[in-house]
Amino acid sequence: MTTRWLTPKEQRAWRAYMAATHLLEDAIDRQLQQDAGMPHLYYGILANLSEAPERKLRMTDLAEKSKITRSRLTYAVTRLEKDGLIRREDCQWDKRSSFAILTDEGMAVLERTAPGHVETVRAAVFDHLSAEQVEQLEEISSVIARALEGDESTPRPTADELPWRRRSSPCSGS
Amino acid sequence: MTTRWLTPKEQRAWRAYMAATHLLEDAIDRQLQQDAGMPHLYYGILANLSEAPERKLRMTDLAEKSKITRSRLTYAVTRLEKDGLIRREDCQWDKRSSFAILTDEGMAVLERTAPGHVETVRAAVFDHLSAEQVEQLEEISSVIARALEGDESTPRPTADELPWRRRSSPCSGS
DNA sequence: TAGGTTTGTTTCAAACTTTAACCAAGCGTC
DNA sequence: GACGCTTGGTTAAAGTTTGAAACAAACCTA
Repeated sequence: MTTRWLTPKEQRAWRAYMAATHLLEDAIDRQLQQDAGMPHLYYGILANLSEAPERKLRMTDLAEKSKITRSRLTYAVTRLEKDGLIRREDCQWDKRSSFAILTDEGMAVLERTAPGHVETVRAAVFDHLSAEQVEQLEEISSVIARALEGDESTPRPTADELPWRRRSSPCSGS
Repeated sequence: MTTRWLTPKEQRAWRAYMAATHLLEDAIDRQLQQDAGMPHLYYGILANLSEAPERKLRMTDLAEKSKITRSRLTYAVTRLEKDGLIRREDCQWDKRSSFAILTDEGMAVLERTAPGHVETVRAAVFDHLSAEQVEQLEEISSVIARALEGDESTPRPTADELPWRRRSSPCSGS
């Protein structure tokens, strides 16, 4: 089959999208590095933990929520543990598992830095979008995410990395 | 001033957007690593070169086009040079400058892998969007990019890294 | 319940990014 | 024409990410 190249319109959209995501991620990383001493990804890990019951999640679940590989998470948690923002705890029920838990200090850092982060996102994105555009952005993003999550044609690192592999943790929750 | 938190709608949009960009970048990286043996960024560097007159660009200009730091580019070009896809050449007029030039082999790699790349982008994005949504995406992305490019409140690494610092190269072109 | 498989996590090496110097060449000026 | 500032590019060290093992616990199943 001959290649279905992008139309000029699609190309413009694609380039604009690439530029925007690139600049945005850079800006957020800079802001968080400055104010919280960590990159966006690490901030997201803390944020994910903060929303979990007991601020506590199995490594695998946390990796899934943060949409990163487990190995990357291991490194990140090790670092954040050194900083005192997270601590680990073994799982009683499943000896293979271990929890990552947001410490009080971690929560404090999050609370202290959240306003600045939100302000950055607002200034970069939502202050410039109409209500309709916010909805459009959600719709478009959801479609793309769904397409990628449900797609197995693109080979993933390992089978258990797949986002649609929804399993409740054997020993999560209180 | 009290923090202007995100509304639920904005939050949904933000999360969807983050998930989409993350999954998308991952998928593209995997596909290109598989088929072209390099990450998206490196592919982009080659692509930028391929569009330049004589497939040739000063390092600084290439960094600017690729929206990365010069140091990052130095590393990337060194790697791509090892692979034989790029070669360097000194600038006659300005002894400080050096060019990065896409070799024939580099061009061949690009031509061989472009269809697969486009197909990935299509399958992940444009196959699922209506014509209106493509326009919306471009509009939204452009707004965000413009906001970030014109914004100096977020401190950048160094002044000469700023995207709006448009200068024509002293010795570019033929 | 022994054997093989799956699951949860970590480890390791190689690749990549960042940050802060560093160096040399141009530029301005006194 | 020497001083200082800017520009183009690289380097070095520390930090991060990746991808492929390695490992141990849990789960089959015959």
